[in-house]
Amino acid sequence: MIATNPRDVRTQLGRNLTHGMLDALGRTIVIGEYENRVFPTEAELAKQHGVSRSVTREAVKMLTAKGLLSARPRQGTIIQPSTSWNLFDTDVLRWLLERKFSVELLRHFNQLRVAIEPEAAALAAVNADNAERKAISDGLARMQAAEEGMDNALEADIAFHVAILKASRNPFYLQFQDVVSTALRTSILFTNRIKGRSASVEAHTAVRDAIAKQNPDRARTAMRKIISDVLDLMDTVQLEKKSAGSKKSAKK
Amino acid sequence: MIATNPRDVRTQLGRNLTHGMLDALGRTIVIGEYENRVFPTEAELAKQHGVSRSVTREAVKMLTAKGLLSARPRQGTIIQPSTSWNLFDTDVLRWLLERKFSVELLRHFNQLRVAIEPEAAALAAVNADNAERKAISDGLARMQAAEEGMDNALEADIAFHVAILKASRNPFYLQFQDVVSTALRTSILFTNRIKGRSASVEAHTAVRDAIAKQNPDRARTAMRKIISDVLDLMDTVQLEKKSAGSKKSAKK
DNA sequence: AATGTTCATTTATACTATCAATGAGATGTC
DNA sequence: GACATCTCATTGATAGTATAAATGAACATT
Repeated sequence: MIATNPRDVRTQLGRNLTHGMLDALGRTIVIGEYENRVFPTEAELAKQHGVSRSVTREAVKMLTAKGLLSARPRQGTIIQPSTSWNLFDTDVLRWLLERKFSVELLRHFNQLRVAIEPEAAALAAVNADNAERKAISDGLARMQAAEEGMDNALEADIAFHVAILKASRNPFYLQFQDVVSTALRTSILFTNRIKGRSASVEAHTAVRDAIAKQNPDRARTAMRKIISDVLDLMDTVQLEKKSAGSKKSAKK
Repeated sequence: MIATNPRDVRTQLGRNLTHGMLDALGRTIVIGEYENRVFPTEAELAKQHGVSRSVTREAVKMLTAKGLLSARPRQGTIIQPSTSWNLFDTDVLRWLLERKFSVELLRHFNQLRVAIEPEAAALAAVNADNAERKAISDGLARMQAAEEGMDNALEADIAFHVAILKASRNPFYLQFQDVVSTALRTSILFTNRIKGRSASVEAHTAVRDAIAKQNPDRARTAMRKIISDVLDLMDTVQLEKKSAGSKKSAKK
């Protein structure tokens, strides 16, 4: 069924067979391809993908490292419940998005952002040095330039938010760069169609200014506003869909 | 120097040689053992640990999956900058804590908690079902029991906070169970020595009640208070240490 | 009947030997 | 000195074989 030959695996994604197989397997697992089917044994996997068992073993080991699989003699290799997947792993995140687009997932993304980024902004207000403040201002400048078509709005937005994460000077916050980037990239598929121009340059300016003035509380609330607006927008759209155009959804 | 024989690796940690080596290597990398030394080649690693090259390769692949290593032909295996380590990986987290105890790390932990947990509480207030609310209440009850020596205060505390993460019904928040647990376990080494009894059962009760009444805003602020109190405590202690007992540190 | 015990079987685990591909650095050539 | 070429250490990949661990069934024991 899923028969693949080595050349496919090689070209698909990855500098070598193992990475190619990692990607292929990871994707099919996350998609749920094996949901009601037993996961193959090492030997079968190797045969299916046309690679040696060592390559297979290494790919499987990488997937267990990311929490997707576990292997035990006699029992075979089995898929772990999705609760034990490491969702902050770049690969897992990518696979998650490659399956059908899900508003639910996007909402979860933003529910996370609304926790992380306001606090990151507050930390940045306290901890940022001049270079980091400049990086934030540069991001903002790019957003303004994008308003007049001089720059890419999405990339500018990402640059701004990532700069703040970096300025927080907390290694854990740095880890969210991927999540935030992908969340923004995905949001645009959904958000901009509705709101025409995401804009909200003023809101971003408020964050920058608060950080410049080293005011953590103002930075936090300003950032919170940006993201909770997105969340509210998602909720209203969701409601509209539910009431199927018959009744107007109340609540602003 | 680091010469190990297979039997050590086996017994150290892990159901098999690969996992044993994963743990041994991971630990030494995170400790910084190779900071100013070139990382050995596959062949050398295998010889040093007294295992075959395949085992070594699998361990290395797992470490690359966690972001600690990268390997390229001719160049060899090299340690990635710590910024690309996956800090939310259980193993990485454990290795991080096994090296010398660091107040800095503990502060970073709690700076993360102060972002996550209040928002998790708010989500729980909206999303929790009866079973989840009961789990939260049970955690609180255990904390009260612990007050009178009828239960383990630390485990009760962890149960309470984890129950809230679960009740948030957001898969990303679930991922923080490990972080929160280890943060609490580590905190106690530092916090309880100072404050006698951590207690603050009332503060936890406030969170529980807000969630029971499905009031997200109150839940958020109540939870925020719990954690920011810990952070404040850490800051004052830090200040006291700096002023070396000469001047009293002001500020409550 | 309930409870250990042995044993066969399946599957991951581990080792060895061997060859291919790669690419950084040394070497040579113009 | 710039550019091509060679070298070879190192990862990448395969094949074959042997071992160890987990499971369940058959069997023996109480």
